[in-house]
Amino acid sequence: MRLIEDRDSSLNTAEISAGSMTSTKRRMNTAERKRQILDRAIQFFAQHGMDGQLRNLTKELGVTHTLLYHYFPTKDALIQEVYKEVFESRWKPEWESLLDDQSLSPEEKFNAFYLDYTNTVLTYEFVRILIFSGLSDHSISDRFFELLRSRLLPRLIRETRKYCNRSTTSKPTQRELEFLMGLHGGIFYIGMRRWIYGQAIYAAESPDTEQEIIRDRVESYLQSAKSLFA
Amino acid sequence: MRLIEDRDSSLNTAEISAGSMTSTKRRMNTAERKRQILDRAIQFFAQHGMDGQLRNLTKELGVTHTLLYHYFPTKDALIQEVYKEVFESRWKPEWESLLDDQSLSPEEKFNAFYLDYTNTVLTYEFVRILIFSGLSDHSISDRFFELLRSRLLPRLIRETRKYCNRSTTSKPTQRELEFLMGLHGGIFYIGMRRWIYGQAIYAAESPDTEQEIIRDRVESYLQSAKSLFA
DNA sequence: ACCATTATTTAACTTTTGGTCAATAATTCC
DNA sequence: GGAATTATTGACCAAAAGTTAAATAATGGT
Repeated sequence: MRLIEDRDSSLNTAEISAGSMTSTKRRMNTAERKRQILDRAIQFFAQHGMDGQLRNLTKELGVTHTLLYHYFPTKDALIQEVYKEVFESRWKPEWESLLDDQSLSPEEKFNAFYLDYTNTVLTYEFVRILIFSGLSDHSISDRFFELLRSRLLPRLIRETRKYCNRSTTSKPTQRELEFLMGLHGGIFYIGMRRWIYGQAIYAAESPDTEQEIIRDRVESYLQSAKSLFA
Repeated sequence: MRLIEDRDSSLNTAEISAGSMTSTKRRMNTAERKRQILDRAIQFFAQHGMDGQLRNLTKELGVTHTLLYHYFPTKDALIQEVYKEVFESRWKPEWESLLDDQSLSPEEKFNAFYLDYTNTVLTYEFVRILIFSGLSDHSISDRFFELLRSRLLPRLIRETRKYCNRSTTSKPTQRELEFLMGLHGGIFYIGMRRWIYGQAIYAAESPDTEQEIIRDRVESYLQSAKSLFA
């Protein structure tokens, strides 16, 4: 009953494109195929978790699962590359320069940063894979938080202090950091609701609803920082 | 090599209590054992996810994995009971009466509510199982959010408006709700950091650090609501 | 003390799943 | 056009993991 592997979807993506595309090639070159597998793996593992079965992953690609072993020595090796791809390739160094930009006000920086952060980090793949990895092994999600902790939080605290006309020399206090984490966590929670709990927050609405929401929260954060840390 | 199931831990918990306790019973009555299994299952699945193996779960109990089938028809049935136990039995109706209490100010209510909410909901088992279930199947976590949405959010919005001296008759706007979700998500994020990412936020510190953090955020939320929705 | 009950184990079955390896077929090079 | 290369597959393995059924042994009632 299961002796023969079903490979029904062998001619799904290609075949149709009669003349224009690269088309109908049954055999891809190494780099191209590896890229294709990795991309699909990110999507696949984000959906099913790292316990997802290789046979199901390759079925989506129209190949047998054994082909994976031609490109990755083991399932875990593939997963490690997925982690690397998702966590490291999405970090934008521009965030740091944005927050260091002398020509912008703290408020402008916060808004610009969190708007972009939301769009690049709070994606389906990122949020879910971050959480999947956190649930099973801190060591992976730690790498991301380390970036956050060392590159972003100090700058955000500094801008907060500038907004409050306070000295930016001393080390951030725990209370300041926790107050900032309130803002940060509240924004991350948007991604949680959307990609973990499947809630359709302001989906069909105007696209700048999100911008309004973030503006509200940023303004609230900065305004309150002023009175809390006076 | 693995033909014989290792049952080394057969005499771990009992045996020592020589005379005083119920002690050394190898055979438990149905209700007691079922309760014991369920409790352990909650802890176990919270740690390993619903993919955790029954053989490992029962090993912790010092029984063979087949004993489970004497109490639960299938693994999924056990998991369903775990869900029910965690999500439904932890909901406190007192929250609603607290928020309806006429003798408390909005600020007092917010603080009291979120402090208690944090302690009862933001536990290891709850946070992880909620997220495990959300990652695999929305229908389960939906049940919890439905409680939140219908029982708590309207009351919290009402108290927010009272704090701002606004009319509490009209339906909450999306903007109001989203601003509240900023506070709520920021607080839930405390549990995320602690139980998903394994961060030791103010662990060894004074126990009222958490209280201070929540107070800061609640005050910030209410204060800002005043100026945002004026 | 004996019998009926039932909690618990033993052994076995089945499906799932990561992984191996030799065979096949498409591509490239000369 | 043929040989060498290599992308891809098919058959298979072994261990993991849910499930079942019969055997065993502790318990409770009379």
